[in-house]
Amino acid sequence: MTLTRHAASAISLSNDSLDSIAEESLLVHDQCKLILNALKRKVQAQGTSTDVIDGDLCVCEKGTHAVPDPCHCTLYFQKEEEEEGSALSRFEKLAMLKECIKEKDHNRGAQIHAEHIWTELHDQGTKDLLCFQRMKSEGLLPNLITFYNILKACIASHAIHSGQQIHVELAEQDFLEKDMVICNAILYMYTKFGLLKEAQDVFDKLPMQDVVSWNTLILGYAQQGHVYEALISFENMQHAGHAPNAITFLSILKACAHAGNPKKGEEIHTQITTRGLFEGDATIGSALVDMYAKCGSLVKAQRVFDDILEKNLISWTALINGYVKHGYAQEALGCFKCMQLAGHCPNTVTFICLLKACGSIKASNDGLKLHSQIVKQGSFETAPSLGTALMNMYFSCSMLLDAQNVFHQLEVQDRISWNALMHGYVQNSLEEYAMLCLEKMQSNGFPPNAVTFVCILKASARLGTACKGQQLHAEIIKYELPENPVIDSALIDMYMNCGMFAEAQVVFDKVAIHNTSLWNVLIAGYGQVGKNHVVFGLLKKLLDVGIIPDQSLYSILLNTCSHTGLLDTAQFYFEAMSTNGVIPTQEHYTCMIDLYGRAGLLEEARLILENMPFLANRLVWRILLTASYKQRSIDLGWEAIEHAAQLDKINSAARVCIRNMYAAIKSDYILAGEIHSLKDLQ
DNA sequence: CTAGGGTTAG
Repeated sequence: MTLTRHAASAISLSNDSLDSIAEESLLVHDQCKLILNALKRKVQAQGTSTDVIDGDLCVCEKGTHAVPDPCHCTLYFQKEEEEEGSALSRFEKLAMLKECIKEKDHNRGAQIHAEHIWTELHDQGTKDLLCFQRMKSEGLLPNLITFYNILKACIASHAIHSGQQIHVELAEQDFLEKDMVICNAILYMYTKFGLLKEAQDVFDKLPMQDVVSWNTLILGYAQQGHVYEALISFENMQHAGHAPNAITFLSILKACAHAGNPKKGEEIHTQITTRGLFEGDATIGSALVDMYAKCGSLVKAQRVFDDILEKNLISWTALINGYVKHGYAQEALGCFKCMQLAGHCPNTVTFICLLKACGSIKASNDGLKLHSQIVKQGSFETAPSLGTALMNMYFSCSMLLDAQNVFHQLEVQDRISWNALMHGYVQNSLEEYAMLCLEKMQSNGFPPNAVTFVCILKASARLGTACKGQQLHAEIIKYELPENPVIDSALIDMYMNCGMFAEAQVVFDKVAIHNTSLWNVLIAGYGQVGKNHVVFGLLKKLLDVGIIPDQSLYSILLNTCSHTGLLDTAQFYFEAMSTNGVIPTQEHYTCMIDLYGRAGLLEEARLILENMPFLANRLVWRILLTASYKQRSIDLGWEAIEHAAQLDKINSAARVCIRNMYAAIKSDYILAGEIHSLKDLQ
């Protein structure tokens, strides 16, 4: 808004006054600067033209993601000299944009904008697009090839409206009856726009379906994560008498990867092998690696990977990503070393996966090395997402200054990078910084989105400032974001943390469909403050509506029991878990050990520890140590100390804690008249 | 004509 005020006055101003506007306004951010510079060029070139400047200002003012990004307004100016031969002039486009703004037609506005950007990127295609319009205006009939090229242009520029118009034209002229290629191109276009309902409709109405049509449809479903539809279409394809080919399998593997369950994927793998479609091929092989990796079957992923005859960068990245996603960061980094030895150079995607690995295990040295490699390779400029990945890595390693530096050096600070900055602050318990960040982001012209709100609500929940939280709630309503269970659960969490149970309940009640995590966050809130009767009441309701408790609900229940020492109840739920096929995690076991320990049942606690399928970590031994100390159980205490000390070669803070414990126990030893050698632990 | 790996949230 500030920009509009300043720039509005720029209409009749000269070059010098534009300079002074820029200097005068502290709030002129980078994008505004770009526009002011563009205005300056305009002034230099041909004096002021209110028409053009006015048009661009409208664009700036509405600079949300739906309507053209102000940053790109400059393109209109830059393109001016080069664009003489075009059918649609810059002025016409601006007039169209103005029209869109007046009509509040965001879609059309975005489309014109997209087409314009696409013009920048796909020169040949642009000429097609413009030729097409000129041809029509001159009464020439476009042929199939023209239509095909124009559809490609629409896809590249995400021009949904134009694409639909072409579809109508093609149908009217009976082209769809004549040519499968154009039919499949239309189908492909709808899947690329994410309009799967329309795609299915087009598919159903095709005069006939060939293998390409089926593949296109299946891929469309697979890419958007509609696993069920993809699998059904795969079945139907075969019922219709079409043999799946390699491309079909690539698509269906993608769907299986989305499903997260390797069972179906294994079946597909068998089919691929039977048909002789793999045999060391890198493309199918990489898709198989990706599927197994995403489903958590890392051993199988590695096995398929080993069978690929000529591994390429994509095969390596798929494997690395699998390790990273399932918490094997060290393996991922090892894999990267092998990849480089094999002579492959990482690209943006590989870097993003690796940075995530470094962040997850706080491997700051590896992270720094990657950063310099990125700079050396010059990959930074070509991919803004690398900047976000770097920020995340630094924030995860608590290297705030480095993270901030990356942010400030970004060429384009978009909403994603602002969100990443905010998330980093929340991650590092700098809630106030996150709040400031929100203000700055907004004053820089980026309205918050769902991710922003989830993040900032978390900060607000931690601060426990009810007033701020309610203000945020009002703002969320104001922005009319689409319904989002993640926001709802963040809101409930925030209200619960502020002790505003009624407000939390109101949010909960307003949601039409309650998913498991919404129930969980509500129940967890009551559990935290020890309102056990509410917790178990809600649990009953949840079971009544047919929700099946998941791992996190069980840990909420066990924690609730743990807070209030309800050992029997906890025991009941702990056993219920396995009966209901929910696998206990380390957290569940830890909770049980804590409960037994605090009840003074050291033998039972120890039994759980010995039988759990994990190696006991520091936390568990420390819990046991505390319990042993309280019970004055010297033998178990010793065992706990020794184990804890062994595990504590890295963290000095924990070591101090253990020493204190040891000192406490030691006095008991002396009292008991026992003398032990404690040298190892000193 | 359809093709393999990825950026911000619970």
